[in-house]
Amino acid sequence: MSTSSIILGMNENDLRVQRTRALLRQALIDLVKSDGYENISIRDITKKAQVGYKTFYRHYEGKDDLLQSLVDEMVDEIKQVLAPPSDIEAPDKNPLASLTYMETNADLILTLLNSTAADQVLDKAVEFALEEGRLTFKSDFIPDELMAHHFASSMISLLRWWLEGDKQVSKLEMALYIDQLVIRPMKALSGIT
Amino acid sequence: MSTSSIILGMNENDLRVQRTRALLRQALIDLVKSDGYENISIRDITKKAQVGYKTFYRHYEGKDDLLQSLVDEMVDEIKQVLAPPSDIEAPDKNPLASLTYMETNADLILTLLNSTAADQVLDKAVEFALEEGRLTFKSDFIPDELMAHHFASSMISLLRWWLEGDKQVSKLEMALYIDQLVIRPMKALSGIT
DNA sequence: CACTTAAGATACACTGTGTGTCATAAATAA
DNA sequence: TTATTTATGACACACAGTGTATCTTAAGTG
Repeated sequence: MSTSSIILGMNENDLRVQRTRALLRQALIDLVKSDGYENISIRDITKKAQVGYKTFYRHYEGKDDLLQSLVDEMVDEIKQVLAPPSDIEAPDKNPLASLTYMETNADLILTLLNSTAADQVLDKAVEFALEEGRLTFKSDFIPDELMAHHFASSMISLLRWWLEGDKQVSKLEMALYIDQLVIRPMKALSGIT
Repeated sequence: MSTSSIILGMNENDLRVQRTRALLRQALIDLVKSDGYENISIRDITKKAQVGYKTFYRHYEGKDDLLQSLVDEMVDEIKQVLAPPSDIEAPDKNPLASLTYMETNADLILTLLNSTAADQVLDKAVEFALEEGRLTFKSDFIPDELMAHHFASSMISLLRWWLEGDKQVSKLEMALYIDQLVIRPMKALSGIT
């Protein structure tokens, strides 16, 4: 499921390996929050992580690769939130439940959505929505792919707007807006009453 | 209206200045199409433009600044297309007319929407939609700002999806999809029959 | 405890940025 | 046209960051 292109040939179970990677990821998160992804150098990351410069390249191909591994990790985590066993809390059925998670992780979510990996996040979201039976919305006139794309990109766009707006809008209001602008219209197109 | 931060103190009317800037902009466009914005160096640009390296910095602060000046130029041009005197061809009234323009300029539009300036394009689009009396959609429950944001981001997102999809979908179909996914729902929210 | 191997330290070549300086060519203004 | 202004080109330079190579050391593994 994870597509991080970590350099092969290392014992993933070695404590030193796990520690180094954990330190590098945490350093990236901290630095991205404080300085922004674009303004960070690999030397900054290794310095913050207290790790040798060369060591970085023993694990990742470059800055983008490290970010990618982080994104994969988060996407997997978010999937767990959006598709719980009960399925009652899925974002198209109950936006509020999802928003609670997003709000508590606002920093990291925005970091992710504002980074160069944003496109990949959208792609993964579309892919996720298209998974077998997951797509609630189906229209006779509009291709499934477009339905999924519009749903995912609208949700992400509204989420960014909300999280960047300094929380002027409450979680409850936002859920209502999402329902009116996205969910209901798409339900209507799907013939769901 | 234009916010390009061109370095001051130069005679804008001097033919040499105009020629240099035109060459640099065209070089950026060409290189972005062939190699992608991220992979271009300033040396590449000046080489392509047949302009001295140092000369670049006499006009722009850096790569982003040059892109910005290009974006400003394009946004102004697109505004003319989207808001003609007749106003009958506005995208919320007749998506088809706008799509014709977008299709013929697909390369450049995609370049722009995939560049680092994409966020600013969205901001400008929202700002444009919010201009006095321009916003057709108004809801009693949803803030104007959010209506404009959702409209703009949805249009841009659908546009990207369309232009990146190798034209599998005809202009006519796309106009229909836009109408069903965005225009009609927002009209309904506005109480427009 | 012996062995393996990841990590640290350091040096290096390379690419790209941004600035300084000066002679020259080209545009402007008279 | 001619004289003057000034944008440009051609270097040269300091600097920052990348990615690799090599050797030693320290830590984790079995």
